Amino acid sequence: MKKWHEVGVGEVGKRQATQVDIARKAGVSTATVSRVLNRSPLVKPQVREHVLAVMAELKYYPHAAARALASSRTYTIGAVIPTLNNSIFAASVNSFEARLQLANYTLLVAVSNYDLTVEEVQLKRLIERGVEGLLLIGNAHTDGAYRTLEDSGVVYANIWAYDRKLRHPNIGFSNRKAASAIVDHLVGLGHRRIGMLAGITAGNDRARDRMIAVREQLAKYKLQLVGEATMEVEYAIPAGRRALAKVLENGKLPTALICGNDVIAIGVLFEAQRRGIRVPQQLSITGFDNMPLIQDISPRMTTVNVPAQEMGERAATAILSAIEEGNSIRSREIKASLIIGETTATPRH
Amino acid sequence: MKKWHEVGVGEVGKRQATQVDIARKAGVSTATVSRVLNRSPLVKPQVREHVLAVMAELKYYPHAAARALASSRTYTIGAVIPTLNNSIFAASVNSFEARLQLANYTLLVAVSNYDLTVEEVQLKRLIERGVEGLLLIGNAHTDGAYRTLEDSGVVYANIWAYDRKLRHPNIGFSNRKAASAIVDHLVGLGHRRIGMLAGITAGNDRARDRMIAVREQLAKYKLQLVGEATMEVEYAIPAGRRALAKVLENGKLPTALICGNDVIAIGVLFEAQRRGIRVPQQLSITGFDNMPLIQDISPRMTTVNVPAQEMGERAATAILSAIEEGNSIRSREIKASLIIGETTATPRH
DNA sequence: TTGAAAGCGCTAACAA
DNA sequence: TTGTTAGCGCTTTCAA
Repeated sequence: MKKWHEVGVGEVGKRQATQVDIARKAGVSTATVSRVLNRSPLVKPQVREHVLAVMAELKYYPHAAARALASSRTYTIGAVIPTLNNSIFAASVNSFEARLQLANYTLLVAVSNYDLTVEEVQLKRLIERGVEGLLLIGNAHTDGAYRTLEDSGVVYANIWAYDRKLRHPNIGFSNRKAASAIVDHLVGLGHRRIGMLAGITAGNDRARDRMIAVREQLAKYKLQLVGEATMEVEYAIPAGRRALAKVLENGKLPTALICGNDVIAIGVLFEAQRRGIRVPQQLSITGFDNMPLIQDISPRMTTVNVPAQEMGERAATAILSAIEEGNSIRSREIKASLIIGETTATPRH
Repeated sequence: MKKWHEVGVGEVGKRQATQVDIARKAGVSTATVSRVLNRSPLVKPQVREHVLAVMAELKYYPHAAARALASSRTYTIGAVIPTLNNSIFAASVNSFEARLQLANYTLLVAVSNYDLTVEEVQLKRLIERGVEGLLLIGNAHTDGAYRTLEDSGVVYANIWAYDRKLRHPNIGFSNRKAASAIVDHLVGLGHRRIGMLAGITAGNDRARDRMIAVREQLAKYKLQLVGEATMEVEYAIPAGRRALAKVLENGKLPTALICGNDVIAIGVLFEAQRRGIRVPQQLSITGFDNMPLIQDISPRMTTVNVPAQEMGERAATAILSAIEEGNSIRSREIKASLIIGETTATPRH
């Protein structure tokens, strides 16, 4: 066995005090020490005080791994998210963590970089770590991922998506409904020539759902997306700029461009302004997500308000309740409302 | 003891296979199973294959807690950050995690909400969890936090700060130098009446350093901040707007406003534009951080480019090397360069 | 109200 | 090259 003074990795070892040390010094058994640690009401107040004092004196830290092994509880929750950049999901993770913290749980974070295969690997890693619950983004995960989830019996919630047809626990909004609302709004204003600069749909069911819903909703009006003004675009301002340039190269500008998210939309807006294309008179633009990014720009962007923070909080609450009360996680739809700004208007022919 | 079928919390228990199960089924000892798991070269290839097959068949997952207990290695790194919102630190955490992932380490994240007392609590929690390394933001931490770090012997790195006078391992840039460079730039342009809209300095040494350095550097030119145009402001666009309004109420507009970060700066810029104050002719504005937010706005913001991603990567590399090779973490300065944009110019009196 | 003692699943020294 | 076995630090049953 390794020797204890190798424990502190790279550190000359001051061995951490254990319950045995506490017990010995306090003249009680380790069982009593454990009871004190776990706030058992069976311990006489006098004894408890004494044990606590010894713990403080010896700078005792409970050893989480040993605890987890003995109790098969880790008080750990995992999250696998596509990215922490762009602040798209960061707000959800932030509120998720805040809620866990209150309940004395710790968060393990893994980033998949929008790669579902990587996501599956991360998922397995987190489960090995003994997470008692998991937060995932969207409903699109590999079969292997869902199988692993199933096998492990770990409680999980998919946020940023809500699809009543799927049986996965969803705590989010319907990307489809929101995208449909955008179409209704534009068509209602009189738009007929509409293009879409969607996000990259590979491995991203939110982007895909937005795209599909736009197509379906347009079909209800006997319309379809203008092919030369429709493409998949990376979530970045310059990418949005380039996309507008490409649309112009491809042919006549449509009267409206639906963008996969606000970042793309703002790129399009900036490029339009640079080229002297009047928004919304000549071109209507819609974003998605209502990111901080667009909060104070002018003209005010028409977009969809996504309840990022609320999804994080509610997911945490649901997961904790599932763990502690044994409730199963019920899907819950959170409204994502259309915010009508100044980048959309009746087209002037 | 709890019964095994209670393990899957809220789940009817299919008990996870253990090494004993694998060993029995494969007709070997648990030591061999362990060796296979840990890629020991001592196992005969034939035997290894067989054991691996059995593991797959039984869907074996190593039990991380048991492993940690037996080997006193957790392969876990912690990070305590002020917030995940605003994407200020998110980029660093993102690249930090990516690097850890490659080395098969897992990241525990805790958010302190800019509260150093909360930070200390989080720190202790993470250490209990057995993290082998820690990522912190800035050099300002409670004495208790530093003492805990010391006692635990856990390797750590402070990013987003670089101060050669402090003995803490810093992987970051000098907020002071960068702030001084802003002053040099403005004074060089001919500004004499300069105000500062700093971030909230309580519990935030980066904000504090920027403020202090501005004052000190101005002093070198026998100048000082215009009192009525100097205040602490929350990191939010509307807060920046309100700050400019307040400066105007307080008295005469200075010729330049140094902002604590880009978010504040953009609020000031927008408000100036709304009020018809010409930037930079009537008012020069400087930001800080070079956030994605300002990448494509016009006029281009004068700001400081902060190597957020690089700090995350380098910190991960340093921490991993400290853990695995036993090197101590050496402080490292990463350049934060002044980006001169179009929001600063010679003042027109 | 307390203590004794049997594990939790794994690693690693030691023996073979 | 493999097996035996003694822990790692804690929780929890059972008995007192």
